[in-house]
Amino acid sequence: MMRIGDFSKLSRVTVKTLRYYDDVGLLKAAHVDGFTGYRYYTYDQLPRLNRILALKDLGFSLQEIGQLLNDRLTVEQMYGMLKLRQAQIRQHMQEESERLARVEARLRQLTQEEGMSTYDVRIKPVAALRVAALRAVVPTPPDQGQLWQELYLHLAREGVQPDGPCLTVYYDEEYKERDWDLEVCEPIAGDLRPTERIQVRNLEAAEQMAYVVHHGPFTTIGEAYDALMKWVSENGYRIIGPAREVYLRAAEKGRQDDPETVTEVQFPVEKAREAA
Amino acid sequence: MMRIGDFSKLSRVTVKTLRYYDDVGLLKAAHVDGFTGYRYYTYDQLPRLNRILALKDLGFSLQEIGQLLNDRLTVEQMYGMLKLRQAQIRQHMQEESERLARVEARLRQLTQEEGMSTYDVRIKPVAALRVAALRAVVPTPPDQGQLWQELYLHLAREGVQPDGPCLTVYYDEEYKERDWDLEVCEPIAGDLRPTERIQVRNLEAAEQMAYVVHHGPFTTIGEAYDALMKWVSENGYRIIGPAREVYLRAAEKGRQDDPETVTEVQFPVEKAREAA
DNA sequence: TCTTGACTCTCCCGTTGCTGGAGACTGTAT
DNA sequence: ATACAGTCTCCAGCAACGGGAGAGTCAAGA
Repeated sequence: MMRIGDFSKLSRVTVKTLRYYDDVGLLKAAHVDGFTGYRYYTYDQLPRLNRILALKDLGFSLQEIGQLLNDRLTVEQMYGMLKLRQAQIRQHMQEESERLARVEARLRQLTQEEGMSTYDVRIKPVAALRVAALRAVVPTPPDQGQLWQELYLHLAREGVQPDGPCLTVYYDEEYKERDWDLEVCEPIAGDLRPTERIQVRNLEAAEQMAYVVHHGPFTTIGEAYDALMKWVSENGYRIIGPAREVYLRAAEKGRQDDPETVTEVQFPVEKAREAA
Repeated sequence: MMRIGDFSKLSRVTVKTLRYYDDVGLLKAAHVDGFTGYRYYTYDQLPRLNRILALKDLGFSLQEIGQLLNDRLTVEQMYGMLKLRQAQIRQHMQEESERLARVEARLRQLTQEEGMSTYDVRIKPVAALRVAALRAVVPTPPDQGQLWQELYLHLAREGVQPDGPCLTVYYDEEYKERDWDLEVCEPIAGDLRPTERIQVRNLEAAEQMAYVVHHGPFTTIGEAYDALMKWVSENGYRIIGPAREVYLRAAEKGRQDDPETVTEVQFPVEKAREAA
């Protein structure tokens, strides 16, 4: 029988921690004086405490440790918990590794460019999206204005409400001077009678969508693409689908130089086998 | 100008989070209605929010992000913070990797042995320790009793108080039947007049001391050694110094089979180049 | 015009694994 | 007797929000 301070010295665990473990029931004091409230511990309790510490080293939470210690677990259950923990750690290491890659890409960028880029690229998952879509080939991107007119005219005639910001999908894999293959899309909730050119379809979901927000006139949106493509290659990703432009805040009718437009440029990506 | 819910949809950041960022000053609403308290945001604020999210992806805390965004940082300071973050992530990955190795070692052990070992091995740093020490060669470990008598007699005569649990250092690298080279040590605070055989010296610190607590008679302490050595090899460590036995709870005078003794067996170790 | 329902506001609590501090006792040594 | 070290029980705080209560606000339909 010894007091908490002695047990603390013995185990090199702080008194505070011992009291906490007592409170949460992980390691109850062997005896508590009913009058003074003093906790008393025995040498017998050292193995249990050491087991707690060892399990903590494995990364288990105190709650999990409580289960591992108190419930009579079968070997299978024990095995399951360890396997789970193993998977969690692997997952965590994966994430950290990607984080590290991003930090290093920023460092390279910083040394190259003197100052931080004005664009911040991120990855997010994007769900499938039900849209009214019109795909066509137009001479240049600004010419898609006609397509939008056609699309919205039909929506209005059918009395279908837009349901979120509109977007354009760009299908060309390489940059072209003329004849862009693109599709203008407007999310809708309900149904819509299709026409020859306008149909309702589901835009594919993307697990990893690299994106960047461009705030300014369309005329400078190339910079956003540059930043995005650079980030993608620097961070060891690969583009696996057509680009999207989501018009978070639409420009005034057809104006290409409205400085108040906000556009999100997106590329579905996946991790390349081995980053450079 | 839009309300918080619209800005939330736009940015895919929860309303709660936006309010929190407002509270902590990371992203203040562009305007707050003095009467209703409603927050209003502008499209202009989207880039800042995206920068916050991007920096969060790099693993910075909100406080650090606040610095990165608000203070006018020089490129050097920015570089320094990124370098620091890089080092932290590397460190963290290292730790996770070791954790993973420990979990996997437990898994192997579990499949081999049907049930968890009764010994829990851990690693801790051990500080240097000032001790009164007597080193000698004795036929077998139990014969160290004479050395203890000699040591304590001298301490008593000099009026020096013990200052912590006593321990024995075992210098033999291989197991021996007879003639053990060992050193009995008692931590002391003050000074002590040395004798021909007894001296005061500093036990070396060890950055990584693998240890296990044995609770039971000395006669079975071999099991603790077995478990410890097995753990060390399974987890990819290497022994780099002599073993120590710390007598957390001393046995009754010379009794080898006192079931209430508590002994901590220690080996200084380091990570081997590449674990099996 | 009233009502409904969706939105927003400000608190406050809970999360994890403790650490630090205040204020009150208790135990031991001088 | 007194000092001082040890112990007790609260309570607050960390990080980054999420959940929920209770009250007020806004836009649209009856």
